[in-house]
Amino acid sequence: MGTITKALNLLNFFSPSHPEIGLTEFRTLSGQDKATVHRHLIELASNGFLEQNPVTKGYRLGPAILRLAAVRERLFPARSLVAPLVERLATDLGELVHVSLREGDHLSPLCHHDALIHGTRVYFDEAELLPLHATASGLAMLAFGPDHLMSDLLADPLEASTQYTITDPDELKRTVERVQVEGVAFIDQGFELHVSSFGVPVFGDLKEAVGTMAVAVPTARMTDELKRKIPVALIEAATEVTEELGGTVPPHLRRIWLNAA
Amino acid sequence: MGTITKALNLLNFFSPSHPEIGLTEFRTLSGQDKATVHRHLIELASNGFLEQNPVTKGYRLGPAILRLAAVRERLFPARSLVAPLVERLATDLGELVHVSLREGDHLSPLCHHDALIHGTRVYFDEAELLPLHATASGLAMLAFGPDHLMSDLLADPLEASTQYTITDPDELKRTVERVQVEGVAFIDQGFELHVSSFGVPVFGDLKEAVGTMAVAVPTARMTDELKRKIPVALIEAATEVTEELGGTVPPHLRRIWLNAA
DNA sequence: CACAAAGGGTTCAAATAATGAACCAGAGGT
DNA sequence: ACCTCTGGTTCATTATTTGAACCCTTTGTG
Repeated sequence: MGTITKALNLLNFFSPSHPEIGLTEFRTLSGQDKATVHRHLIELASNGFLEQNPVTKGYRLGPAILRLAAVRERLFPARSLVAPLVERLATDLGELVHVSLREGDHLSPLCHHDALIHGTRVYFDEAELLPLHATASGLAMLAFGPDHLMSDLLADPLEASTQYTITDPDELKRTVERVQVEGVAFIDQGFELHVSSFGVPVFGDLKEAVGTMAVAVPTARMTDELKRKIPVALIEAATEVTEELGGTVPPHLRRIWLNAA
Repeated sequence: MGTITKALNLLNFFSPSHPEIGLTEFRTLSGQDKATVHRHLIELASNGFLEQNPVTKGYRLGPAILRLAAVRERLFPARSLVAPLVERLATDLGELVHVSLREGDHLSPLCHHDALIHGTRVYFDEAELLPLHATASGLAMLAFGPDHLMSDLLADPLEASTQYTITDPDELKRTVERVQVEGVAFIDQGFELHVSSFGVPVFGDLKEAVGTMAVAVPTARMTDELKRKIPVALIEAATEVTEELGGTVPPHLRRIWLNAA
């Protein structure tokens, strides 16, 4: 692992529930030497990717990230285009909807919305990267994203997030093949206990899926009616998202989706 | 300069007018060896900070930046809080207003708004870092930000953006001292020709200024009336911005501002 | 009040990882 | 068929990163 990766990984430890991190905590989180972490933090901070709270000495994400995000949004305004569609679908279904983009061999949440009309709801952390083999989004990406994802993923043993996570390579392959045929992925409690979800791919200017759209529902609330409604609604919404991103749904998937609707 | 800084600097070459950059172009922009640049690009991409267009082979900013920006906004929602205030002031004055945050020894635009009611207008690039000695924002930051900024800045010769840029250290010191007394910075064509601007500091949870708010006006349109109106309006708006950021204006500056209004 | 504990930060020899000149490969262009 | 411009790779050399040990300050405690 190169120096750059080590440093950038430090940024991944931040999350809404973990906004400020101190040197010692970084050391335990990253497992690297204190001096190493410190120099990385200093360098990230001097580039504006972090800033230090002079009172607590803790580090938090810096303004450079906002600046770059503004540039990225300007030339590829995914978030602002997609957010309204996510919100509408979440309101229609009354459940949590999220769109994520592929980031290497994970999925990175782009935006999400929860209707908040129920007492129980799915917790969704926008800072957390989603694994490909444990989430419905991930299966959709494996099924319709770049081919190398599956082989890269199987290079290491599959990590179990819950007791229901698919960890057998052959089972994963079979599941992904079924997703390719059905056009929609479904996973029951593969990533979080008591959460079931549907996922479909969304496409950018390439042939392969660039991201996914998914609905996550507390398993207790997943009725047969929802199981019928969600895939149909997802397919429709994902088609719109794909259009907003300036992409096209591949013809063979479009046929599958038409039959499903 | 460490490896991390070299890699992160590559990200700074992106701008709305320059959304995708190839290997060779990166080489000339950064002045580093092709192999070095390439390895850095690969590593940035594998962390999601860049993504490669498989058709053109060019690189563009990646989804990781959006994810981190979402986290940062969640716990320090500067942009979403400040944007409405910027928009209101821009509409009131009919001129371009921007808020920037300090990023090392530069200012990083956070958000801006232009009333767009005039034929001529100031061009403002959100991707461009603002120098401290050439902009009104920068003077405000030098005057009310951390003390070390001035000495760090004077370590190297001052670069001239235009023929009017202050490049003499003593003149800069005198100018900044005047800003500290008056509470508002003014610069005439110091950064861009035919653009004059006023700047004031905004404060976060620290004693020192964390950013600035500024109004930029085409010099030809800078009437005496505007020169009276802008500082008063800026002071009022910057006070609000400071409150939104959870900060407080230092007492001595508050007194100066009260007299000015 | 002394003292321990814990967090942030620094040092410098040792070792690892970054570097860059040279090289390869493919896509246009002439 | 040849040139050239692009992206990408190799490997010995070199310089940068590394980490155990150390220092400083704050905080809590007998």
